[in-house]
Amino acid sequence: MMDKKVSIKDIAKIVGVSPALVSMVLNGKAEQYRIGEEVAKRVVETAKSMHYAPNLIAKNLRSGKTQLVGLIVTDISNPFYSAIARIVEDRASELNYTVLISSTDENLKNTERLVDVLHNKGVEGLILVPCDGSKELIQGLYESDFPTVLLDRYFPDIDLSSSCLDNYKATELATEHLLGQGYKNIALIAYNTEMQHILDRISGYEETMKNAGLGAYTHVRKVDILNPKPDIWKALEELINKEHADAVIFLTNMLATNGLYCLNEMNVKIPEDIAVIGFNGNDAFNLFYSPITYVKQPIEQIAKEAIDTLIKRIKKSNYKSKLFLGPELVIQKSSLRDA
Amino acid sequence: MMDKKVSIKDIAKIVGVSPALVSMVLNGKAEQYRIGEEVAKRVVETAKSMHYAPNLIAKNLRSGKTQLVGLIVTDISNPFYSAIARIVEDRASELNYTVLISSTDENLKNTERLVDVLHNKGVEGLILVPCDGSKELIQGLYESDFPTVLLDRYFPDIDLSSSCLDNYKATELATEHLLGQGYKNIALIAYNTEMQHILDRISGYEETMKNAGLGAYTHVRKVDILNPKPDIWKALEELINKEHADAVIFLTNMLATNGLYCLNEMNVKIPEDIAVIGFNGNDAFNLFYSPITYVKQPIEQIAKEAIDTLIKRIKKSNYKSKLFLGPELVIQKSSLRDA
DNA sequence: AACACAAGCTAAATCGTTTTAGCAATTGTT
DNA sequence: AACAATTGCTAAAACGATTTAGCTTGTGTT
Repeated sequence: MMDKKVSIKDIAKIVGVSPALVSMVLNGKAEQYRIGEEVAKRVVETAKSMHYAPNLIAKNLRSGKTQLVGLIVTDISNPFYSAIARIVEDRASELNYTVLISSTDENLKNTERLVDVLHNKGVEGLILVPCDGSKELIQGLYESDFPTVLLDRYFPDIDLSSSCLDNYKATELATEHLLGQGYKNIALIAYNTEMQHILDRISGYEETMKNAGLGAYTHVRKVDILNPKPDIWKALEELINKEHADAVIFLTNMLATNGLYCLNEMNVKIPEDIAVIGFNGNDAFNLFYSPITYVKQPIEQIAKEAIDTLIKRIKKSNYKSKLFLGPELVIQKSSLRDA
Repeated sequence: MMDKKVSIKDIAKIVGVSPALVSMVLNGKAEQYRIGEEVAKRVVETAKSMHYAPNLIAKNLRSGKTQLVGLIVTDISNPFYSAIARIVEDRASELNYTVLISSTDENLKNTERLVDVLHNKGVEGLILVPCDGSKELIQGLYESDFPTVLLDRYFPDIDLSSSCLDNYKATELATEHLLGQGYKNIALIAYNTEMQHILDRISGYEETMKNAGLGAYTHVRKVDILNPKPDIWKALEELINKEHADAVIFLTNMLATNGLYCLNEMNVKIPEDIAVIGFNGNDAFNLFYSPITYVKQPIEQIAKEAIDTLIKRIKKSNYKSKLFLGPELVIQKSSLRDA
């Protein structure tokens, strides 16, 4: 099982043929190259008995193909991205590709470096969660025509394939649900960023509020992405005490989790004092004393479409696919009026 | 940035020297091979201006080294392992290695297949979380002398490097803490498995109980590893209603999380009705209405030692290191008598 | 009998590096 | 002046696979 040394030459020597013939047979091209049945059979058997396994490095060098793809996320230890990674990895494996995973920590320099590093390692394509400020880098990737699929986040004016949530719909769903429960003074906690998916989520909320004639009750607070807790604390305090908000939507899982820590420490009761909606369910939401309503992303679909799109693009240079997949609202006690 | 076509030959042609010379210079061996300073400088400059990046595939083929290592965990979407993966990945990157990650789902056949697949992809070593029943496979790995480091789990009679928690100490800490709080009828929820790390955790608890003269109050329940919830429910019901347990230790994060779901559904109050200790902290524990005391593993250290040990072993064939790293008890409300 | 053609194989180039052996020109030694 | 040693470079092999061109046989056709 563990030899790793037997090459095509060794087989050739033993069977008494040329390495070329062995290669042909082992690649199923015996007929095409009119190899005698007898000889072909002996080659196959010898290969098996010697536990031959092709040297993929050599294969790659010759073919120029590495069967490698890169997955660049912000942090693989973030459960959202590790769930994505798991699915991408499984699907890639089925398609005979290997995934190289890296984390950027939302940092542009890191992202640039990782794109270079992965490119250097010979990946044939990239699935990428672009960080704030990476537009030029992504534009460059687009112009270089390197197979790239954006995941979770996208740029509306860069014509690259992408696999994302329908972010507008997500907050629309959340806001409508809160309105339906009779909440009016609904606040939103967002990141302080130009990233389009966040802007879309904000729009979904703002438009829905406006359409309900509650434009005056719109409160959007933006907090620092790398160290959100202090900002969240301050925002919540103001929203609750000064603005008398009766509900709050957190735009990401990280924001919601930090928000719950704050609300607990502030001794604010959910949903009695304020209703809460989060993003991306997890055990913490479900086990909370008042289980948290959340927007559920179709993670499996997002991941699968990303890798499938990438592979199609690698194989067919003009393939493109821009997906905005539908969210679902998982309603729990944290957003119900008379729970 | 995105060219990928310029080779050592191209540089050689432009500078007007041989490819060999270019290789020597670019590998910092100019002095060693007595290359003229003038020429060397021109080579370096030309390489830079052409954005030369070495073809790693070719390099690997030539050197027989792939700079690849495998990381086989049970599930990369499990936060414990994704945290490990993040650290391994970062450290490996520093050491100029690339990590290939796979998930076994606690399944032996998968594990065997993945070991083969990764081996085939040319990894120079493996970090591996062995699943139940994998002893023969691991023994085979040991005998083949393939660089392997076991992570999180180990086999006492296989002389392989490993980086694990001090499991006995972990439950000893937990049990002593509960005893110190005056709890006597302490139960344990474990997996139904032969895996040594679980057996060690059970021993830590049993011995501590025995030493306290409470051998008679020892309750160990073993549940199915793949679908634990029904077993946990039944065990908890019995422990609480029939055995009048006043505390319960869950041996893993998955067990604790499932246990909390059960206790919530059963309307059992923590710690009033029963005290709880879990394994591996997370937001769900901290945000719980009564924050959960847990055994904290030194994840960073475990991961870092695993990859460092592997790389040392790859470079030095007789290197070996068996680590059992110290746990820490994070005490929260769920295990305090008079909270 | 002469030639075409198919069958069954091999030699050699190639992918991009690294490294060994060795060549030519210059300098140093006596 | 003859020879040795040093300097600065190149040619070629090697890693393990794939593929193209081409070489022998043998068979069939006329």
